[in-house]
Amino acid sequence: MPEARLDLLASVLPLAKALRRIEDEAAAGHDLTMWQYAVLQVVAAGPGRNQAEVAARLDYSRNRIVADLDALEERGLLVRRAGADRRANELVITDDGTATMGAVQAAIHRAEDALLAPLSSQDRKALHRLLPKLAASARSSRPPPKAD
Amino acid sequence: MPEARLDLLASVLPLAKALRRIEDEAAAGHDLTMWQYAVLQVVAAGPGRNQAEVAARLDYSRNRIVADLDALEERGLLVRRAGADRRANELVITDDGTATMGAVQAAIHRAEDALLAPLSSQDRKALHRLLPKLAASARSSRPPPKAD
DNA sequence: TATTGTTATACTCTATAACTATA
DNA sequence: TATAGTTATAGAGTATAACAATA
Repeated sequence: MPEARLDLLASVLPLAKALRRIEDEAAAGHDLTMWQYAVLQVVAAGPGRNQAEVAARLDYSRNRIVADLDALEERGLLVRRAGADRRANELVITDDGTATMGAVQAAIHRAEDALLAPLSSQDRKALHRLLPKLAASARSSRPPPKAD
Repeated sequence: MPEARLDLLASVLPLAKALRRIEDEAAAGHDLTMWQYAVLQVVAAGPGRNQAEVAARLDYSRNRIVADLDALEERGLLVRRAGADRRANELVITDDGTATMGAVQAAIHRAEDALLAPLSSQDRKALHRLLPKLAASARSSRPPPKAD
């Protein structure tokens, strides 16, 4: 008989938990939460986006991002800039923010490398190629976001 | 310069969410929660285990499993059997439980196949081989479980 | 009328503690 | 003294609703 097939979630959930812990600890090392670090990343990659856009890119909520932005702005890691549309805030990362974000990311990548250490170099390359592909498929299967 | 390296969580989190939704919906189709289905799976794979052992295998909690077992037992999908150690309950799945579990699992595998459809057959095989490996590494990096 | 940012509220999930009965 | 099961409580995380300002 065929070998029992494992639900993918049985593998992906422990993996997601481990990666979540890696990001939590790396961010906490710089007095950030995982979400605050994620916001810094998105703003660094595309300066000038407004709060709703950043939240949407993270599959986060435009409500909860407010407090995170308050904290980041107070620490001088990014700024809310007034733009043409005076309802929206253009988000821009500061030099301090870029430096902090880079330090957290470096710590994350080191921990990820340790997690992938048991795999062969080929397998690691395959994962770094396949996971983003799968994520794209997962995102396209996502239900339409609700009102908020 | 080297291509920007994506945090693994940026790929794994959307994937985990999609898989979680797949399991939630498949289980709900048989009036189960995802955790109730997971419990059925573990009990089916190893009959006679007690509640704490099953919870530990799922990285679940021995507290929350109680209500799930109440529901499963009331529906006749498994039974709590008395064993030698009269503190512990030996868990055994029933025929009905096996059938229900199999139906949910079949639905999950169909939905997983749809999610993996954009990938080549080779890539799919690579994933089914690599993800369990990675999960093992993730589990071994897990912090020691606390009191409860 | 719709959208952005914001705040407040409610709900779900999870973590922690404590009790009992057995060992 | 420690463990299995159970229950109750508190907390974190998330979802939903409503509002003012602007388009």
